[in-house]
Amino acid sequence: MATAAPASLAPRKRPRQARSAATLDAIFEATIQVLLADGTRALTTTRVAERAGVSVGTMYQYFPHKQSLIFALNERYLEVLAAKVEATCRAQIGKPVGEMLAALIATYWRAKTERAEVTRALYRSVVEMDNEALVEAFARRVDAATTAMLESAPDAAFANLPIANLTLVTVIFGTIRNAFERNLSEAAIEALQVELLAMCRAYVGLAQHSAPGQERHQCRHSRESAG
Amino acid sequence: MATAAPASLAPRKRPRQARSAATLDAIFEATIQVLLADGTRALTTTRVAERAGVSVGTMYQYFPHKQSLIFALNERYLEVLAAKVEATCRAQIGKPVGEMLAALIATYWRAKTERAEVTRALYRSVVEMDNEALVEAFARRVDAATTAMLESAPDAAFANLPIANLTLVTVIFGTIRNAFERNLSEAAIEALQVELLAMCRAYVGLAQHSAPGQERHQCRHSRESAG
DNA sequence: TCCCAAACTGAAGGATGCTTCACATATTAT
DNA sequence: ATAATATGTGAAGCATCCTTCAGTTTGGGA
Repeated sequence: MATAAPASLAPRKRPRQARSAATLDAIFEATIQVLLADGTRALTTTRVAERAGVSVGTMYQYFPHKQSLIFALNERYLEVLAAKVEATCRAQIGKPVGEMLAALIATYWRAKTERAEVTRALYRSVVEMDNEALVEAFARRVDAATTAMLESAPDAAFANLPIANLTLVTVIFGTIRNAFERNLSEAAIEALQVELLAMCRAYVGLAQHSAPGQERHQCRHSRESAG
Repeated sequence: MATAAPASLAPRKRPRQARSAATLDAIFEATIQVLLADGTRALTTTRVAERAGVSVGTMYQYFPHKQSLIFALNERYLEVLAAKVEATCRAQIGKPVGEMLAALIATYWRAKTERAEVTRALYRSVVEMDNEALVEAFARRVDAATTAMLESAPDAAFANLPIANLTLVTVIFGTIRNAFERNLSEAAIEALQVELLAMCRAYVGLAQHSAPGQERHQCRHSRESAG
């Protein structure tokens, strides 16, 4: 992400040899592992270092303190996520609005599903630092991308694009997050994804194929978007 | 909440004199205050006790450990929230589905707004313990209440009520949570609430008054629900 | 009034965690 | 081969924090 981290949170140095790049990856991965296995409370520098197979001192060569590590981890994750959303939106420019919505939902949903545990781990890690700026930057990127996409739709009339955009983004992201924080069955998750799309379609004025909760056909476009 | 806390998290004793009841309240309030003012990392037993005007020892007469305190706090909050949702649902039995949705959204939104800082504080506190069981119990209560409400609607045909219900609850709660975690302007929040209702209405097959993002009239029912 | 139980106190014990730094090892360039 | 730089080590210092408990104060019934 272009977001320069505030000085206090910035990493200490970047790897110059292949060796240290691997170390850094190991540290990030270990952080996620510890978070997953033992939760936030057990996320100690010692444990992370141990799991990464390095000494604590090594960690402190890259990060001035624990918060900095967590910050970098979240930054990394949001960067990837934002890039995915942007790619999807770019690919959907000029398409019918129904396809746009299907693609956006599919992309975000898949990103959360691919490594659902990682997503949860990161949500938990957030408490260890002030991520407001990070989230804000992410939101702005997504906002710009979806706005550009939606306003290119040939078949939709948005009386107030900024509001409609804010609504769609908030609903889609909020719903998906909520879905993953509850322990829903695979079937429920699947159904929810379909229904969410139906809801968004109805919102932008596309007629529904059937009554709410009805069996629906998975839109073929929903697998098209970029990864 | 009827949810008996697991033995390890249960409080140590209940107050018998008026004095100790006041102390307990002070402890809860102080916990929220500290959470708000200094964040999760500063939530120490010493600080809470200090803010509550009692000694640490007093806290430990009521709670076997810190987690137990946080647990009780969340339990309290979710109990109130669940009760509000249940009251609203009960009051809407037999009403048109559009009114139901408006009332549900209004109730939940207001509950989050009333003491928005408290809501945020509690979201942050969650990391300190395993709240899965608590959230699960809350979800089940809400689920039962909304299901009963929706199936009594005279003007809606739900092909699959459980799915439609899950969708509506997940979307509404997820959206509201998401809206409050971002720093949105007062105006944006207001607009979002209106749009969310429009979206839910569209989902259940009610025609929209206008195009997405259009200026809408606040439904008069949205202020009716129980508190 | 007297007494017992409830409520409260807060210094101290014990544990854990973050971070540093003097030193060791590995890699690259000359 | 040697110097210079990059990378890695881990015991120890320092700071907190959680929790206990022996003793004090308060409230209410007999």
